[in-house]
Amino acid sequence: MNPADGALPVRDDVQDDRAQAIRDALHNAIVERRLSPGAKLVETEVGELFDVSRTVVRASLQMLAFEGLVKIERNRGAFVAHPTPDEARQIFESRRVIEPEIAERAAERMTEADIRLFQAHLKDEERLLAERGPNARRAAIKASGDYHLMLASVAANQILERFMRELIARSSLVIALYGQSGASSCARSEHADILDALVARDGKKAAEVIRHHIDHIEEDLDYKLAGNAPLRQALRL
Amino acid sequence: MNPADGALPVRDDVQDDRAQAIRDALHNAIVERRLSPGAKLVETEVGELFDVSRTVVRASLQMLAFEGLVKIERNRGAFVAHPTPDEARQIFESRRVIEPEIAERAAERMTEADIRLFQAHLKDEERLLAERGPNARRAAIKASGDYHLMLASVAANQILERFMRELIARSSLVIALYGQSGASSCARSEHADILDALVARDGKKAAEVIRHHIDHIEEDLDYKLAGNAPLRQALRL
DNA sequence: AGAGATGAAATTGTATGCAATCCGATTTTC
DNA sequence: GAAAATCGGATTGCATACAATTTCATCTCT
Repeated sequence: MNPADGALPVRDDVQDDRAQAIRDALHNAIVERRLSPGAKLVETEVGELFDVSRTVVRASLQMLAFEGLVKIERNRGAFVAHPTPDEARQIFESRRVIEPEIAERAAERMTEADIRLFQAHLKDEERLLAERGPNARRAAIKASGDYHLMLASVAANQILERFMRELIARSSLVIALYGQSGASSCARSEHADILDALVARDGKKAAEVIRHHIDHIEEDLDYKLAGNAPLRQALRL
Repeated sequence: MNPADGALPVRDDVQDDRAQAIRDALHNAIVERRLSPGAKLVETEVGELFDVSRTVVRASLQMLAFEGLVKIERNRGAFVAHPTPDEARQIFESRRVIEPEIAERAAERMTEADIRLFQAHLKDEERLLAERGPNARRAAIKASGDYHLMLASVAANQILERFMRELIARSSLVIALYGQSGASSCARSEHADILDALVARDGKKAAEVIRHHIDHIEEDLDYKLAGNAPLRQALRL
């Protein structure tokens, strides 16, 4: 299993030590909303920050573009993705396809050790939600996503896990743009409900609960909020 | 919809004209089995072939690595992927998760025009299966995969469509490695059965048929065939 | 002869340079 | 005064140069 707190899980094997590291750092920054949708990522800036040449930065940005977290526009540069309402709908539709099945498989494979990890993680989530301040807020957002990734990791299918990693990260962007209540990612008790179903090894129930969970997250969105800044994007095209 | 025969569908938008082109060319070569699993892709060679510098080739190879069609080993280079039996199982499990749902959605959205495209495509598949010779064989393999991609394209979810594109391509690799009978990808009548269900707008049925179809494809595999060449790969590690 | 050491050729990883493109501000024109 | 044109700086796209690493063949020693 994937440590509940740790850095972003590595892709397949170690490939580009440094590019991977930068990718992970940017990935985290985006998921934790320290980088807002639409923000420009200048190659030289990132390069200086990590002390590597543009070549390496470029590789990282391309990776992020593949995950849909960054949009690269030719001759214009890389920007943190700014999902449209339509993309957002597709993201949640995809999650509704994949996550319930992941939950079913997780229910079959859940070990005692996994259960303890999930319980510990739930405690963390609770604690972070109780705290105040932007840092706790960020940590809570990340923890909420990580919960879903833990699920994927128990299901023991690395491909689906990677798909989920992409979908969760992009969901975070969508919520940042279109979430209304602060409570977006935080239907906390539902995470507990999911765990209950898993512990009971009731795959169908787990799938059902997760479907509702996804519904609830999406219900809290308002796609009419044009996202606080399609800025130049909107005016350009 | 995606033309039945055409080049690989573009990713999101036009990004790296040239890198994209090379990616597509290699992708097709792999899917059509003109490049075998394990084959090494030397950057300068590919570069000379397409008349671009290694920089561009590198970008293409990274894209392919993301799709799982190519494996990049640090300081050793890029190789056409050589899926293990375990990866193969994960690929088909993922397809069983995603494709039935895609079929259901496709059943809802299928237009008259789509139906005609599918019928035309089926005719093509039939014709190619009747022909002899390695080129017809290759075309048949590609056409079989394209059928599934057409389905994904009707379902109108670009994310799932991309996931499917990856899974189909990797399936082709798996079949090349572990397929026994030549008939692997060719349970032709099943493609027709799927279309029947779609035309009848019976989503559940379509999902069911496709599940069986995937089962049949996987049943024709023998993971004990260690794949005709883990070559250096096997001896190295 | 076979196991290991040695070195040259091939290949990849990364930095850098240059041309092309884009962006913003100022200037020009009506 | 507003629209258009112009220009300089900034930034990206791509090729290339160089260092690090691997690969493969030859040589050495037992």
